[in-house]
Amino acid sequence: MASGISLKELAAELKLAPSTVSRALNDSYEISEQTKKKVLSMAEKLNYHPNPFARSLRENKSKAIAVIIPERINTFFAQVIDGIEEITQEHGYHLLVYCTHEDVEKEKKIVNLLLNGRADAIVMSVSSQTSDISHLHKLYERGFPILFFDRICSEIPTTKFITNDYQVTLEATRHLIQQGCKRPAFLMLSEDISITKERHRGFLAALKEAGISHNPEFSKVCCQNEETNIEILKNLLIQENRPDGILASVEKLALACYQAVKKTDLKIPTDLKIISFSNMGIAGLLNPSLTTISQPAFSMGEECARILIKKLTKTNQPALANEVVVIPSKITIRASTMVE
Amino acid sequence: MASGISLKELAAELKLAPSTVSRALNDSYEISEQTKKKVLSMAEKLNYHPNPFARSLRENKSKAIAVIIPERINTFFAQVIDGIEEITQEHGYHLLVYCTHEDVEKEKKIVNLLLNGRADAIVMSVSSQTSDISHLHKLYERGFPILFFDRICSEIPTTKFITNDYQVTLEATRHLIQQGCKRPAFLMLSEDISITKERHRGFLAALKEAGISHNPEFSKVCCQNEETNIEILKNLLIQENRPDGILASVEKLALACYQAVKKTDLKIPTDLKIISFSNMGIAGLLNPSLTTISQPAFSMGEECARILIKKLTKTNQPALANEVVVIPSKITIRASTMVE
DNA sequence: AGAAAATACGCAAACGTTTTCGAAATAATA
DNA sequence: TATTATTTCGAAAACGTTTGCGTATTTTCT
Repeated sequence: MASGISLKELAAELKLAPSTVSRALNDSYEISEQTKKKVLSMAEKLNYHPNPFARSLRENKSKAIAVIIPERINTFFAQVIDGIEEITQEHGYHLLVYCTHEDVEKEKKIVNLLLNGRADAIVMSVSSQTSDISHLHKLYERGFPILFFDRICSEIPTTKFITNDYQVTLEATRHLIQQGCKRPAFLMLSEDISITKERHRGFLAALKEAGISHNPEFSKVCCQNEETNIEILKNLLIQENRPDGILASVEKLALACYQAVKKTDLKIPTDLKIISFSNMGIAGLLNPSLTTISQPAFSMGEECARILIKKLTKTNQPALANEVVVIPSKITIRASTMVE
Repeated sequence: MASGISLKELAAELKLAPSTVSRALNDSYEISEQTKKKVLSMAEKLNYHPNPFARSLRENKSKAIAVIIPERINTFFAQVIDGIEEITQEHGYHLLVYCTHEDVEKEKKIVNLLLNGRADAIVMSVSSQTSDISHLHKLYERGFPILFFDRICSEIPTTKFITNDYQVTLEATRHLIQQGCKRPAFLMLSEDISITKERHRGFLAALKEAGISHNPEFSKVCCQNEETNIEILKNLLIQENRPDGILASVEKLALACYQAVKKTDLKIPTDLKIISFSNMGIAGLLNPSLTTISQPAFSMGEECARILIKKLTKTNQPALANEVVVIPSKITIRASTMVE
């Protein structure tokens, strides 16, 4: 219905064989310039558009890349996708975007759906619930190109993009300590995922370095529910020996923390300093403005896409290298960690 | 490579004809329960996944829906897509997501790419630059299902989802006036697009109602560049007879306004009250917290999807009705419009 | 028991491409 | 001029489904 004329009809109109027309449109050397021109102009005139599915069926390529993210309402992931699209679009690739909402079961369903070849590759950031990775292993075993970013899956030998999680968290925690924090806390969504581990490691290293003994209660695992998190954090903050600094390993938890603080008598940064991983453009407009660790999300997306495109377009390309590409984050100091 | 066994091979394994296997998998009445079970279990065992392109080619359906938005880093659009995905996923549809970055030329390219049938329908919000709508007309003429939301294109007779732009802006402006604003200003990205016109109309109506004569200079058209907008707004705010209230028709401009105010001696809300269309979850955390007009984005996406699914799955469905569905917005009053 | 109807399955075409192979027609070479 | 290359194109198969039609087998009815 929506699709117009077919190659055969175009060929009939030109009194040529479909094979000739196909070759002409694909600029084959076997076709004379003269007929190429004829074909091109007639194709233009009749508004011919090749059927992508016939082509996909024949070529066994979809010209589509699947992107799987844990949440859509998040500046970081949106920027990464913008970066991916920037590069892939130039090469005629389409983006299938899926959101897991941090749900492993949903992630599995999506991955299984993609097993049929609807996409040529997957770029993903795993859900915070993902500990069983059998679905990802299945992909890998079939030789399906996967590429991870941010929330990577270390067990799958492929290319991964992360930021310098350990190092930048170390520096961020040092900053907290430098600003006078004696009892910093670390907020995370899950203990299992890779970046959490690295960031936590950096956090603990800074404490050790400063000779601060860490209260395990201050390494807080939060959940998906905003309200619950606010409650958890409020309870954390109203206890006797409460934390005086917060390092949120994900943006969502820093915001929950702001909300929790509003329910107490505490003041940021006087009573509590906060620093968080976040790519929000408006961190500077928060009350008080939020000190952030921001990843170069857009270029991370671009880099992912470049590697993928190379793998997909060049022939006889080896499997994606088992390497971790580190792109450093940037700490932007704002009011939430100031000494008053 | 990635795709596994084919229907033919599965049939050979079962010593059945491909047609029988196909019918068994599609639960046809022509096949006995016994063989159906055999086929199902063998398909499971051999990990058979039907090739989506062969199916698409045969059925002339892609099982994909294209979503085109002007920007990804925007809570509203992200929520709408979440809503769309929620419904479409249940019905086995995939989402192709494209971002125009408010660029008409990009919008045209994307639309033209979709002319080949890669998607069964388009759900879109037009770019703020879109005044020439020939590319959209072409889609409509071919009978391609299009559905607009928020930034609709009135000239195309199809289903559109918007909020009560006129009414809610009228009320929002009344609120500004009630809070003491004598010289409110209206901020927009473009004069051409539908929602801007409606919102501006509501704004002007409220002024007229209150007997306030409007300075045309206070209906400010901004651009895409953040820095430029901040400059424009700063200049607007430092002049002698500056506005004392702002209604931003899009979130982006409210944020630019906050940035601009930081470069002046003005204080919100004392010297300047601000209300804005926005779906940011953290409007309450801004400094000061921002009074917002928020659209029910998620359910708007869901509604879009429901109508689309109905059109796509039921046979002999008429074209999408030429109607405008209005889903009311909600005003949440916060500190930025308070009287001190 | 014989005819009619219902059940269960196979054959082959079709969807719109690309590509292998082969075959004319023209050009170059001996 | 006869032979060989080169250029330019066509016929047909293939990708993996679905489906119209035909047919063999079984069931039902008179």
